[in-house]
Order: sequence, then structure tokens, then C-alpha cells
Amino acid sequence: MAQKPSIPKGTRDFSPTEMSRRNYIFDTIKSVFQNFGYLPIETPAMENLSTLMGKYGEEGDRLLFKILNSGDYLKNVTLGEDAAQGLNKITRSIAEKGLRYDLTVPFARYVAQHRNEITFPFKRYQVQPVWRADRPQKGRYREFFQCDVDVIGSNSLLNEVELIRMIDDIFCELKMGVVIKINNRKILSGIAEVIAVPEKLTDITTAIDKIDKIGLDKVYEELRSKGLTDETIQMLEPIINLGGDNQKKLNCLREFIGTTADGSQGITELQTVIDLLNGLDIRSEVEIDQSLARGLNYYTGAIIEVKAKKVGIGSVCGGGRYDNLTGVFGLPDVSGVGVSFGADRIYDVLNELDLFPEQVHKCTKVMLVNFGGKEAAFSLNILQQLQRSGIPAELYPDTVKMKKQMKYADQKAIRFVLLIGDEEMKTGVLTLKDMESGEQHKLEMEQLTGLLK
RNA sequence: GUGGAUGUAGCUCAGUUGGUUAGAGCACUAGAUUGUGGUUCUAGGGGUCGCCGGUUCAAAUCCGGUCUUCCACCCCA
Repeated sequence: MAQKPSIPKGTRDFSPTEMSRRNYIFDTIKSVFQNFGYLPIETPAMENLSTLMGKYGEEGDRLLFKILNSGDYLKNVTLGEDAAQGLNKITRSIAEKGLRYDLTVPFARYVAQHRNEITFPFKRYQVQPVWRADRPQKGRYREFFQCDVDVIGSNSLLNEVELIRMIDDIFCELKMGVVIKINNRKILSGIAEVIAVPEKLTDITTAIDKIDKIGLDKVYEELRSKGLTDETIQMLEPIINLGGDNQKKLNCLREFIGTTADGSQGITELQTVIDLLNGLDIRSEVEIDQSLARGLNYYTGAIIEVKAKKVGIGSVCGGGRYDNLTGVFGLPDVSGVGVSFGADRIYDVLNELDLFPEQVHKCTKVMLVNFGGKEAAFSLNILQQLQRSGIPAELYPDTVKMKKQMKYADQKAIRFVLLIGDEEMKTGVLTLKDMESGEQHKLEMEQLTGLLK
């Protein structure tokens, strides 16, 4: 054998069994999206780097896959001078395209570009792969599929409620237990204002987020190591120890940051969403999580993240509201809100918990054995009749030993095999074998289609 | 980007303190079975021991580098 072939780090092949399971996930998600009146779009795998850069924070820029320009892409680079000005400068002159990092930014670009054809509020869904130059590990791939739903051009909090209802419907349909965590960026701003060290906000939220994992003492320790004074940490105590049900958390937050403009606004928004949800039948657990921050820096209002129960794999769905993402593309004052389902992680969870339904793939129902030229030509007519009456059927293409053909049918889990040789051609009565029971029956064409339908 | 493991047949893995021709199971091919799959039996094909270099009379085995995959951190779907 020559050199072993391989695929790039963090990418995967999907074989037929995996594909039918993946399609089960995609179909479930898409049908819920459609049920709520969302319409599909697609955008290119690559975008101009100017569209992508600077939208995801510093970390995001680093994780972008960049595409070298065609032709002699080095012709405008003078290594000595340009290298001195840093990697960024060189990158700009040799690569002007990149693979998309998520579906939300390309969507904002799409909306700005097609504003005159769109009726607002615009509800769209989009299921496509995205790429991140991250280091792969459990539940993390360099190429993975996102299933985005967004509504853009509406400030109503009914949209937030609708997203949570869709999340609930989808995970119920998939029989997967999840916790839906919600927060609001304005609450985080309120906290930052009250403690007077806004630049430490990220450190604070990531530390608080670990409370379940590492315990209270370690959280305090981490905060101190990040340079927070004991005084500040003491002020944060009611936030760190925020417990109880959602209403209790809201009351507590109101007491703590209700006096700040942002904080008060965020609490009102969150309260409205919770109140509306309380009047509905939501089967998943919905939990306010004041430590939820999310790294993508375009979020301005609600933040949503969904975690699988029982399986530690990070979030399986995440999103939030962005007030001015289209602004950078020349369309200001248009607010949007949406979430993204991570199909690959959902797959891993369903797989680990053995939650895929038995028969998710459709396959050939009957295979016609190929006995030779004449027999095959005769079988071709039968095959066509079967297929036209909606029975998935195939004729073995080569005249090889019957044993081999039977084995093929067996391995492909084809339930029935149709034998058409000399005898059958003469009489017009066909022999059908049931591979499960091993029984064989002589049948007329009409009986056959009736039986297989 | 930081830290830790890993790599032997298509797949899952054995391989002793360095010592003849590197093994097993599964899978594959052929036969037992000339119009019948799964089970069974028999035979067979298949390896640059990730790659490069070093130590040695001798390396899958020891050392260095490199790549891959996996795990944790960070961040995220």
C-alpha cells in the first residue's frame, strides 16, 4: 500500500449509519424551525476576512481559518519591512478570504446586503458547517455543523420566549434532558458598574461560573489571584452565592444592582421573559445563571446557553440578542436575537446515552438477483415496476455467484430477495425470499407489489 | 496558546531485562455448498512496528526530534 491517506486534524468522515443518525437530528431541528415560521437561507463557506475579523473578540480572530490569495500571493510582500510590522500586516496582504466561524455574522452581512428584498421582522434558519482553528478534544471539532435560528428586526421579548420554546420542543423531541440557562448582558454591566472595576468583569464571571466545579473557596482564591481586593469580593458575595429559584434570584439582583440603569433594564427584561414562560408549558428546566457571560462580544441583551444533563460536553446550544451587529455592515438600529444548535455535540450526547431510535435509516426493501444477461434484462422491467410503485429496490449489477449476491443483501440488511431465473421467466411466477425467516414463496407480480408496499 | 498521554494488519489490541521469519480476535478472499445469506469448519492474502535521526554486533523495544490522535486548561457548538 502506498502512503496512508488521512484527513485534516479535527475533521471527520461520516459513514452511512452516522449520516442517517445525523439526518435524524437535522430533520428534527428543521421541522421545529419550520413549525415556528422560519425560512431557510444559505451563505458561502468563505467570506471576506474584513467581514469576519473583529467580530468575535481577540480569541476569535486567532481561530479563524484564512485562505491564501490565488496566484502569486507573495508578490506584494517584502519580508523585511512587512514582517517588522507584525503578522497581521502580512496576513492582510496574502489572505483576504476566510472560512466562516459561525452563522450569525454572515447572516448579519446577508441582512445588510439584502435589506431591500427582506420583509422585517425576518425569521430565518440556516444549517451549515463552520470552521474554527481550535485544538480538537472531546466534543470539539475544527469543522462542525451549526443550526441557527434568528429573528432580526424586532425588539420584542416574545422572540426570546419563542427561542426558548423551540429549544424545549427540539430537545423534548430528541428525548434529551437539558437545562436552559439564561442571563442578560445588561445585568453583567450593572454588576460591573456597582463594583467599580468593570475591566475585571470577565474574570469575575468566569470565576463564578466554576463554583459547581471547584467550590466556593477556590472561587474566592481565583478572584484574589486576579487582583480583586477583599472589599470588592465581599461586595460580590450576594452575586456569587445567588441561589434559590428564579424569582428569588431576580429579587436579589434587583436589590444589588437595581439602582443602575443597565442593571434595572436587564432585570426587567429577564423578569418579563420568566413571567411569560411561567404561563406556558415548558418541559425543560429554565434557570437564571448570573455567571453566564459567553465570549462572543456582539451580544447586548439576553444570553442563552443549553447544557445536556448527564453528559459533560460543554453547551449543546447557545445564543443571545445582538442590538447592532448589522451596524458594522451599514445597517444601523436593527436588533436581532437567535440561538445556534451544535449538531455534532447533540450527536455525541445522543450516542453516549444510546438515545437514537432503532430504525432511523431507510434502505432497500428488495434486491433482485442477477443470474445473467437475459435474466438481468428481464429483471430490469420488474425492477422498474417495483420502483415506480414506491418500493425501494435494486438489481445486483454483476453476474456473480449467488452466494456473493446473497451475502451482499444480508450485509446491507435488505429484507427481501427476488429470484428470477429460467424457471421464473418461463412461468412469470417469481420467487421471493424473506431473509429474516428464510422462507420462500412463489408470487405473481401483483401479489408481490401488494406484499412489499 | 499551556500541560499530559498515545501511535504495531482495514478495525480493536498483545508483543517479556533489546536477540531467529512481529502475533491474536474481528474483517476480507477462496473452498466445504454448480439456484440460497447469517452459524460452523478448512485454507489464504495482508505490516516501512507513525516519520526522521542517534546508541548498539543486534531496536517494535533505549534516546532525541517531528507529526498524529486523545485528554485537561483557556475558550466555545
